[in-house]
Amino acid sequence: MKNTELLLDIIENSREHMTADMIYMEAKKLRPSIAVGTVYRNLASMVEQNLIGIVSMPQGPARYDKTSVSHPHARCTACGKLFDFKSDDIDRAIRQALGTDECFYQLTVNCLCDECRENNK
Amino acid sequence: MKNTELLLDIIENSREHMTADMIYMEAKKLRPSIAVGTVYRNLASMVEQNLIGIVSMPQGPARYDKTSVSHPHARCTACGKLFDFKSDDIDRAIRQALGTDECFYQLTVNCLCDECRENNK
DNA sequence: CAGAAAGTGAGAATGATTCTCATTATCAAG
DNA sequence: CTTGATAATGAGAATCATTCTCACTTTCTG
Repeated sequence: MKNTELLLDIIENSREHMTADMIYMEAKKLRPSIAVGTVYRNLASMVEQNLIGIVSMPQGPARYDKTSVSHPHARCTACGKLFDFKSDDIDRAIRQALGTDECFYQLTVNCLCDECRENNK
Repeated sequence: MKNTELLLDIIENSREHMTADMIYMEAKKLRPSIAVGTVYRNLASMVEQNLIGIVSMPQGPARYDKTSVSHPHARCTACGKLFDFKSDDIDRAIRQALGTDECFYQLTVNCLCDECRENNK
């Protein structure tokens, strides 16, 4: 199994939006000799090929997404976790405003997640 | 004039979306003794106070925006420049999806800017 | 003025990511 | 199966943006 496949597998089978480092740690379990550089190199090329997506944020490292298809994310301002966020209205509005499907977008909404809202009370 | 005011002035009078470093360079012209740390410290607190906005992207440093009001940006995939991008439809869709104005969002659409599209032909 | 509190400059430290390069794996042709 | 060409890798150094530390200065408060 190639490194690319290994990494793709890890990303596709993950529940959360992993950072490069999390992916590296996971990969290391299965292939102890793998290097960080290799992870970044492969991730970058996979993003390039639209096999996966990348989401960057103000503080903290980038997160990798199992799909390269643009869709909104919600980021909890308290715990920093990233969630998928579905809205046909937003999708439609963006696609319409762009007039083309050739562009891709990154939308991150900052809110409190349910769990943190609960703890905040 | 305080440093905060100086920096705010630079940002408000700039045409483009400046990086911290660009702001620092500009500030240094007017106040040669100013340090990078001071620029970052003040920028961070201004963002905190919603005096300015910050836009982060995959490659490259964050950009600072003269308004803290959430609005879409378009980023040229060729030259990397950031442009304001107005769309009431998108604004409405996002605000509706959120159901509240308490959240803020960051939307960056990746496309070719007019100039680069021209050069690309 | 005195003492407390806040802000600053200089540069070290950190974190994320990219780069370099010698080594290793992969592949195609003889 | 060699051989040479090409691509991918591991290790770690290098880079870039940002944050932190801390001694020192400025500003505020009484």
